Amino acid sequence: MSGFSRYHAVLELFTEARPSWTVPALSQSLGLPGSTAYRTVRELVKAGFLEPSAGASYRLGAAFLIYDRLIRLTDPLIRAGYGILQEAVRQARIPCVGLLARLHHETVMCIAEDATSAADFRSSYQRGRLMPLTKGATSTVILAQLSGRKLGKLLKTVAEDTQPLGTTAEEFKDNLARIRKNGFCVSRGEIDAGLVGIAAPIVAPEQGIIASLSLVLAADGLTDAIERRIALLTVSSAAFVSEQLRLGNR
Amino acid sequence: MSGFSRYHAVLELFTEARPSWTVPALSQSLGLPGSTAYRTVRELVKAGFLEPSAGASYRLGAAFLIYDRLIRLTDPLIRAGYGILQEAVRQARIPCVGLLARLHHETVMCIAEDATSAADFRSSYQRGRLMPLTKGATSTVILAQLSGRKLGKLLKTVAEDTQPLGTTAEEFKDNLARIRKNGFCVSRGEIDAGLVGIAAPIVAPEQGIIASLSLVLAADGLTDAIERRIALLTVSSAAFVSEQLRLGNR
DNA sequence: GCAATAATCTCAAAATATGGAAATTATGAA
DNA sequence: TTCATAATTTCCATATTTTGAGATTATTGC
Repeated sequence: MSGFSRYHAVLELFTEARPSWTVPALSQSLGLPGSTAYRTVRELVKAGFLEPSAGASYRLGAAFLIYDRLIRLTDPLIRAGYGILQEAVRQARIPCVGLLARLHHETVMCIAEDATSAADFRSSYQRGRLMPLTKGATSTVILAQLSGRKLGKLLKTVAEDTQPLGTTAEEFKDNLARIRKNGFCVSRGEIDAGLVGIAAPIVAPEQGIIASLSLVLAADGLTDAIERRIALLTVSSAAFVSEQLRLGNR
Repeated sequence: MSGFSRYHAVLELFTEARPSWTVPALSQSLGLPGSTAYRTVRELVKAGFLEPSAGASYRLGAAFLIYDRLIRLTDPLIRAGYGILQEAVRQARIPCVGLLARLHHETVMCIAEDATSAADFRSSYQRGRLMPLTKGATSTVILAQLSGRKLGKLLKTVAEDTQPLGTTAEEFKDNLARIRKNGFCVSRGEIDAGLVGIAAPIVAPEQGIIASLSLVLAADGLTDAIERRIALLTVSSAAFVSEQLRLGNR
């Protein structure tokens, strides 16, 4: 273990289940000698990635809040899309959750969320949570935007078995082509039982952005008419975000 | 430059003014040879701290969103305090902004914010923004909780000139002692002109948490009666957060 | 397909990290 | 405050790792 991997390995120890570590515990867990562990932690503390907490334990540091804020302030998609997302959630006129998700390198990640105060359900997704690449309207509609080259490369890095979109490569590509033609995608209970996701693509090639705007609704009581209306709202909102991204680029 | 500092130096280039860098630009800016710069960036990309963006440029990566979410989910203060903060903002019954701030190692940082929808002003502070150590009720009330030892150490690392709390060390300590006795602190326009901050301390020694809950109001139209009411609300909300922290600790 | 640019690879020299043990500093209870 | 205990840093000879210039290979846009 050397280079950045040492530091990364230390940071990766901090999880939801164990958000606080002492240096001896960490050193044992990684098989590092004490002096090396202390040195590594000291460097991470100095940079704000870790910070001393109660007792002799350490937690993830303020640097993550600072960088997260920086991303919120500078990410073109968040800047262009968050207001429009909130507006869409309001215009839905039924309890719903809105999501902005994005192809980040090789994963789809939720980067913004909003909900009507009346929504008594939550999508599994929150800002900062990775989404499966081949499940749910939010991700699927993103996959459908990829050119053959990129799609192939992306799917190669992912487990092949999780593909509700088709058993053969042909069927898979046909399904994605149909979704691209439709301009939106609906998924029912693929991620959360009892919830329906309706997603439309956001694309700004000059900025390397491939993303989606989705509205998540309770399946219960959802009529075809409402679904159609929400699909239109999703598509037009997503298109508006794409448009704003292009304008902002000038 | 060696150890973590190389990686940190690369990450520090990414700012609000320049959130996107190419490897040649970055390599020139840091005076690194190309091969070293590419290697460093590659490692950061692999760990998710940077990611390729449009063209041949790189941006801050998804890792920051992931770690930020982890902090939101696990930080005892955010878990215990965010709901109470929202409640306090609602109970204020006048337009206001609520903040939760915390002594992070050697800085005070805003870690959560909420505002009434009617608030037509914003505090300068947002989650992830550092606050000056000796200005504003939010920070001052935190300083007032520190024991002599820690306070001295903390102030040694900070520029000495920014102390509206007193010219001599004696006066300074007296002021902090008075604030601690009062149980809250009010500042007028110290941070944002035309705004008044009212802050109360949150303390949970067993968890190493020294923090504050503040409500920020427009100075215009603020009567003594309202101010007194909001101070009581702030103090009781902060006390409740402290209580919840102690309970959660068991 | 081709040209231009981005990214990776190679390898010997040299700086830097490593880790065991000793010294120092912080912490918390009396 | 003062002391006992634990946490953290320092030391330093050794060896592993990084370093960087140039050559080579991918990518990308036209």
